[in-house]
Amino acid sequence: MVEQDSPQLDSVFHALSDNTRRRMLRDLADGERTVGQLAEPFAMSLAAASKHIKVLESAGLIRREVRGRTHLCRLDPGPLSNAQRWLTFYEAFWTDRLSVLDRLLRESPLPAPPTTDKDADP
Amino acid sequence: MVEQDSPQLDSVFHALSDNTRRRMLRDLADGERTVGQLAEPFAMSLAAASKHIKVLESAGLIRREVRGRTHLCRLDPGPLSNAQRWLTFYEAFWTDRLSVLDRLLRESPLPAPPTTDKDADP
DNA sequence: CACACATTCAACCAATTGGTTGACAGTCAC
DNA sequence: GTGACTGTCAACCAATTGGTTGAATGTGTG
Repeated sequence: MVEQDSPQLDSVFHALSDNTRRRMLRDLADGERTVGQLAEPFAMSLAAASKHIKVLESAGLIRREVRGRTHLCRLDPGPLSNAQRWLTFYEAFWTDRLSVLDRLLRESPLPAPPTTDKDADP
Repeated sequence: MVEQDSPQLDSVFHALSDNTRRRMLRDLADGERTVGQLAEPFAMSLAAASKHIKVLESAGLIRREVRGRTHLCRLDPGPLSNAQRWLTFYEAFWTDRLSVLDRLLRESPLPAPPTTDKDADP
C-alpha cells in the first residue's frame, strides 16, 4: 500500500480533533467566509478563532486570500482525501463482518483477505 | 444530516493524529496483539506505548481482553466509520470539481447541490 | 487625515500531551 | 513460595495546546 504522508496526516487529524475547527470547515462547505464570519458563531475571542483558522491553514485544509483588510477563507479539501483514503483501509473491518454474515447466510464463499504493505501507515 | 457525536469525533481524530497510534492500528489490522507486541516496534518505553494504547482504547478504537498477565488488543473499528462518514461529507469537494469538469467537457447537466442540516457537524 | 475596521501578534496562563523512570500489582513458571 | 513476566501507575518534565487581553499592523472610509 502506498505510504502516506505521515506529518500531513498528523496535522490533518489534529486539525479535525477539535469541534470548533470542524464546524469552521462545515461553514466553509457553504462557501467562502471571512475570518470574522468564521469566528462569529463561537463564544471565544477573535484571536482564539484566528488561532484555530491558522491550524486549519497549516494542515492545508483551507486557503486564505487577503483582500484589503479582510481575509477570505476557502476549503482546500485535498488533504481530507488523504485522511479519507487512510480510513478507507479500515472500512473492510466494519463492513466485512456484515459481508461475511451476509454471505454466510447465503452460503457464499468468503472474501479473500486484503493484501497490504508492511512498515507503513495504510 | 444526522448530528454526529462530537466528543467521539474529538477523541477519534485525536487518537489518529499521532503516527505511533496509527501504526498500532495498522498492526492490529493484521490481527490481535498483546501490549508488548504493539509496543515492540517503537523506540519508547513500555509505559509510553501503554499510554498510546490507552488513548486508542479511550477513543473506542480498540478493545482489550486481559488473559492472565497478558492484555490482548483488537481493533474495534466502529468509531472509525463515524470518522469516515464525517469525511465523506467533504468528498463532494474534491470529487465534485472533477465531476463538474468532466461533465462540462461532455455538456452534461450539473449535479444538484447537497442538502445539509445547519448548526451541526456534517 | 483621522478614525474605524479586520485581523494578527505577543505575552500570559492553565490544562493537556507525550515522554521518562522507578515502583507497584497481578499472573505464571519452576 | 520465589522469581520472572506483563503491564500499569505515579510523579516528574518539557513541549504543546487553547484560551485570554492588550497592542500592533494594514486597509478602508468619511
